[in-house]
Amino acid sequence: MEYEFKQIEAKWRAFWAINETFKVTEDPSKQKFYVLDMFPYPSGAGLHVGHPLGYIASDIFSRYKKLEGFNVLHPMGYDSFGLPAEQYAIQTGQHPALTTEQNIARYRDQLDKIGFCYDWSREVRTSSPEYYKWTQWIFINLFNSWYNPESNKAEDIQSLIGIFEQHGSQGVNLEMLTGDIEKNVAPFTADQWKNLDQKKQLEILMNFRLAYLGESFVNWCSALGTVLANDEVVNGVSERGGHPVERKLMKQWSMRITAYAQRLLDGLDGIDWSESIKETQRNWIGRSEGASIFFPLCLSAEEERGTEVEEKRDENNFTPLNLPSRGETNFPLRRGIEGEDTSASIEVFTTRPDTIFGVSFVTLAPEHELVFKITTPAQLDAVTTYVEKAKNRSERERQADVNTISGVFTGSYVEHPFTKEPIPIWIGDYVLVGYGTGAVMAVPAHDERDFKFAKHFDIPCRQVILPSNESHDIEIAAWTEKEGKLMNSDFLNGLTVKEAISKAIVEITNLKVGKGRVNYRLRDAVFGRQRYWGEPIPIFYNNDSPFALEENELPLNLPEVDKYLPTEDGEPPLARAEDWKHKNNYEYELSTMPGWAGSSWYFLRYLDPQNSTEFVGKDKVEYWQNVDLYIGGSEHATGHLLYARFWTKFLFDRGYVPFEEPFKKMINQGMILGRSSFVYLVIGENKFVTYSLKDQHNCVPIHVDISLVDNDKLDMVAFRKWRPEYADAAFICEDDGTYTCGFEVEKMSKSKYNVQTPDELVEKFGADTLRMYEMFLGPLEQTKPWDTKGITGVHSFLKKYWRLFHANGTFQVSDAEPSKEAMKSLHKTIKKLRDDLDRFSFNTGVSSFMICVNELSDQKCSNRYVLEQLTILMAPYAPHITEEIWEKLGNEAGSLLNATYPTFDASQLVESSYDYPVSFNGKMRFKLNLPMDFSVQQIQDATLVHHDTVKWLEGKEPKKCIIVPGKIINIVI
RNA sequence: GCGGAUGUGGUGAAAUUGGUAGACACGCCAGACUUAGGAUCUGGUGCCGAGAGGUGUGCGGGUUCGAGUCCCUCCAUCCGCACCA
Repeated sequence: MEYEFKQIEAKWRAFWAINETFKVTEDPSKQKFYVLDMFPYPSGAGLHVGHPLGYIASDIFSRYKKLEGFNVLHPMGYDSFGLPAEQYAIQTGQHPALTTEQNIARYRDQLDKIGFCYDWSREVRTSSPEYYKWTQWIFINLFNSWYNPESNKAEDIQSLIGIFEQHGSQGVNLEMLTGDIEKNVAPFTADQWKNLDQKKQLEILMNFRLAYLGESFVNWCSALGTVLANDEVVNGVSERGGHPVERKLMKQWSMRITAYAQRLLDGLDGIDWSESIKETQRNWIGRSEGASIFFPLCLSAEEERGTEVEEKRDENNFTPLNLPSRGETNFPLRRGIEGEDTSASIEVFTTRPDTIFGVSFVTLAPEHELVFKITTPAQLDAVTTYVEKAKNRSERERQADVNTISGVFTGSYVEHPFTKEPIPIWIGDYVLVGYGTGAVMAVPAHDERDFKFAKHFDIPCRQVILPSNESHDIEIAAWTEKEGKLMNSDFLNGLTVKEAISKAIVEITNLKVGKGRVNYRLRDAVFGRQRYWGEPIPIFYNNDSPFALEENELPLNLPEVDKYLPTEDGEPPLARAEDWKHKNNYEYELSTMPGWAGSSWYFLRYLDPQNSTEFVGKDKVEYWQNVDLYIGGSEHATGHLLYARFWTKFLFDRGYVPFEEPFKKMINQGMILGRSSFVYLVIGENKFVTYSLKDQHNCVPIHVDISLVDNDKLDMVAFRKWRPEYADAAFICEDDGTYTCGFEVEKMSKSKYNVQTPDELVEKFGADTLRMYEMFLGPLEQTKPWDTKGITGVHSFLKKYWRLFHANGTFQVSDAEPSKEAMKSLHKTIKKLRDDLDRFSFNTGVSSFMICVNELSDQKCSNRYVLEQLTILMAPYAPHITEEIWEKLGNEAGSLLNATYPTFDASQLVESSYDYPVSFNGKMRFKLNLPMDFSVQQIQDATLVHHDTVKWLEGKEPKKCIIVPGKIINIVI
């Protein structure tokens, strides 16, 4: 009886679907286990063999856990909002909902063919109103929350209002408003607060909300017509489409993820993720310790400033914040300085406060808000030209050109807080507006960039550290090591760098010119997108103030529009919606949420997907908790994975979920690369030369569809039919008349004709073969090339397994006592598989099955017990064939996953003798079979008298004998 | 520049605590069978060598009775960050 995989797989697919075999419910009597895959964005291209790699691994693990008696949650859904569907809609006019629906159907069909044990009754789609209702609900919660630095968690905005009403802006203690995440707020008393009108109050509250509308420099991509978050910009261009991106000052919805910077960093220590992802997140958060120091502006500079300068400032639109100058009464309270007037000063962040006496200039970023407030008339033209140039340079140009030193003097000075010396203020684009305060205190003697800048503009260097390396020449290069003794530094003289840093912070704080501070590279995440196909932001405007919708007004449905393009006035597509107004005719917010909104919490919705009154039921989340195993790509390190952690921490703070981290363990599957095939076209002719002769001709390699190539041999007839221009192609072949193709390993893509879809392989070999082969390819985490050739080996293995049950064409197994050697093969495999699965080594598991089946075939084993146990072991890898065998063995149809995973019995592997490898000086020379119960002395005696030992000793005396019983014998000569 | 990962036959890889390097497959070679199938089965296959044997896990050193595995130096490839003050 043949292994009819097509018929078997179709039968079980139907059975599982009809009987809802994989549906799970909460069961307090069982321990839960939550296995999650990163849900796909349903693109028009469908799945290729690389996509299901992680899904197969998680499916194997889910089935393994089920067999071990766990109640396993293993859901799947679609991240169905996103740019490609919208771009397609713009081109074709088709509604993105429609194409998304079609793509999902295709994905589902492809996924079903592979035999996953997903509980499809829990499917979620981020673009369905039932789902995004709750994404909007979470947004409103973020909008109605602030981060209390005192309690170190998110709280309802009402608690902040309460504080303002009782204590004013100073809060219950002086640290209240200095969480370093708010914008500057003018101080006010409790009485002043109460007398402010609502609009003003709301404006102030906006500086504290976790989802807020704020003005900041954002990544504007004009090609996509939208702003992008930092993680969506790669090397200065958009991640999607590779379009240029520029810095632009805009009013945007943002997420105050910076409030969680420290907790996001600390949380990494408690989760079992790959070191590389954790490092990437640590890098991205970019914590650095140092000090914030204020350099007061010299009065003379301010006095010189004329109206001309003010005009330039306005023209350039570089002063977004209403910054006051000295003399105005309502100046902002700059963070960190208690009650001091620090408004007319430049704040810098430095990690080296020890070098404070080495400061010889201060540099501002070209976009710094003070630039046009401090520039002297004499320098105005130069500064304007420089700032204009910097402004018009794209991020990419700026990044590509980091070695060119450029800058300009403003004409103004700040005062050194200790020496009171005037220090010139420069502008340089090596200072980034988005990091720290956008201003640095330049210490050329001890910082490389400052050194280069100073040398270029001939600014003096002032050495304040004696290098520990005496050969270092401070004239040639900056001494940047944190080693050496302080000099030329007043009260810091003689201290080590480490001591000086602490001491400097103490003195800076005493003098009230600054304080110790931790700075993060992490920026708040821009949340609004000027696009159509996303969740509408549930906000309306009354008197220009944004208000959140009430929960009972959700979902705010995505309205229909005539075109998916911006309006003529440059407003987002949602402005095209007719009669789309909140009650009282209030305008809705017109931007939509970014792609990562829906995916930041989808793992919670699976727990309770149909709940219409809560985003997830309390009892459900109490039972299922967070994800035990998450499998997905590492490309989401600074996007999805960071945002999901952020939202989870927020939901935890607000008491909605009982855990702070969404994903306890994560494995990142490696990319599967394609294996492209090439033919070699002789230039100027319609003639192709085979691989081995290509160097004898002037030819170019051309990608050829891999379906026309088998084992690197080209099907020349099919090739001629492939494209009309090749119909008359000629070939220069190998001696045997075949045409050999060259190959290269590259990413799979349509344009390279190297895409392998799972569908065709399921068709040819069956899903069980595909599943096992994808695992057999190598370690899950590793990047590896796809090579279809090897799949036949796995397919033969399954046939061989099938044959164990089918002697002489019929199904038959023996009920006799199993042989000792069969039991040995079985238990060896049980041990190996358990060990392999527990360390997620899926590839070695497949090899173990092959070894076991090879051995049992050699033994002509047809024992029911042994084969049934083997069948359970193989069930996670090859669910269809094992389910079929399970039924044939007389078990209830479809009950395989209710079986008990075999347990290892060490006594089955006990041997009476062992083949010792005998080594001389560590080199194995021969083997010697000795009883297991021999003592070390007996082993040594038996070894030394052996004739092979005598031969290898060549008459010399052994110096030493290392004997590890049951392992090895090593004779040292 | 900083950080992370990887490096083993013609190919994918295995070797889990330092203990027989190359399991298991693909490919290749030789053979058996024949309903000529992408079937099944047998044997061989790291490299050099006729053989005995030598040699071999990116390079070079070290620790050890013994190193793919531990330590140091260097090289290569991939990934992330990158004028981060």
